[in-house]
Amino acid sequence: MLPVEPTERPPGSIRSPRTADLIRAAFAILDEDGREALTMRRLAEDLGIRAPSLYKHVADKATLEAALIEDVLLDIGDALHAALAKPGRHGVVASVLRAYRARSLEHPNRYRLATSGRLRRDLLPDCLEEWAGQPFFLAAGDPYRSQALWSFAHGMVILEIDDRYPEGSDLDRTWNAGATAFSR
Amino acid sequence: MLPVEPTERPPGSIRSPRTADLIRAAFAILDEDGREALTMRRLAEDLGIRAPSLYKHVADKATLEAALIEDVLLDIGDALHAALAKPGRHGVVASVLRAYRARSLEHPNRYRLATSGRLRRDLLPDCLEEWAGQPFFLAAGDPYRSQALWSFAHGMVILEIDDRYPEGSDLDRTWNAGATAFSR
DNA sequence: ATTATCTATAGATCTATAGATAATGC
DNA sequence: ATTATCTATAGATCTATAGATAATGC
Repeated sequence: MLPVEPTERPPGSIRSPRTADLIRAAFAILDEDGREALTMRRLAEDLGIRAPSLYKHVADKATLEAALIEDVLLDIGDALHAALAKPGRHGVVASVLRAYRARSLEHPNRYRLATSGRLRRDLLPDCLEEWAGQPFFLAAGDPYRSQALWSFAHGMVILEIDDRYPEGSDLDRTWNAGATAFSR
Repeated sequence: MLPVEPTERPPGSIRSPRTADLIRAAFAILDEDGREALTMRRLAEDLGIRAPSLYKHVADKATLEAALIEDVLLDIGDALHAALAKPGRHGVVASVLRAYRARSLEHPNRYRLATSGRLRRDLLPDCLEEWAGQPFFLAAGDPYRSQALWSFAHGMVILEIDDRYPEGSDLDRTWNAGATAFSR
């Protein structure tokens, strides 16, 4: 996610209906049982077919995962762009942060898949990351504050997903503290 | 890492010399080839013994990983406490951030192991996370700004390690933007 | 005696390819 | 004809336990 110059929303990849089925089933596994549970065998099983049959629809596992990541980034990007377009009374930074938090935590395992570890950029549409991260740039004003803001938001979300905050933390207030720091 | 009330540095766990060998070898694998490369088989191979022999020194793999994580958190905590004790002319927030960044990036794979995914707290010394994160609290002034600051720092480090920033990013400036936001 | 290591083995998984067969669309 | 699926199979890995043997320290 680099928010440098205005970018168009990349069109979603075109997929056959059957491939769309695979991706739906893969999201279901991911959402319920996490990234490690998403194996080609398990996916085939859930679809009621044999694992080798999957390879007629999808080149390999990395390609399948890239398709999932593409959908996740488009989804989060849409939420961020919407939040940017209609900020509430707390300002555009707070609005974008709120949208990021809400959309990311809606599907924690999708977020983790899309944002943790190395990314196979060669399997993703061009400019997808840039487009998705752009609202941070438009909210923060300059590229450095923008990256810092995004880093803060990512840190908050991933630490919450990974259950790293101590018990009894009041994360609403922590988000506000960050929004305040970056708002002035 | 919750920085609420003053905590003592937990003493490092006591280990037999042979167990210390295992841990050293495990760090070597981790540093060179990453988390997935750290298997009991590979560890045994590097030590010139058979895999089952490891289980006479270490209960299981989770316990071994917890020992590594313990060492990493103690190491980072030491760096942060030292930075807090002698801040430079840019203030205590900048000093703690600088130390966090430097120490974390020294061993990226150790950082990832210690901070990504779920944590087996039952295998870690009490208060270790609290103690390690305390400098953020002392630097930031209140618990919310403290957690926000830590989240920012973690986001910066993990995104850099995972190579998520766009090419040509000037991360020094991004760190400064964050330090400035949280310094006032 | 005690510690370290060994062999043998249980019990689970993975991804992916090759080539054959069944089902559907023109 | 074309698409979807199947069987058979290659080729790799994992963690961990049980019980036997070799090496070291008193």
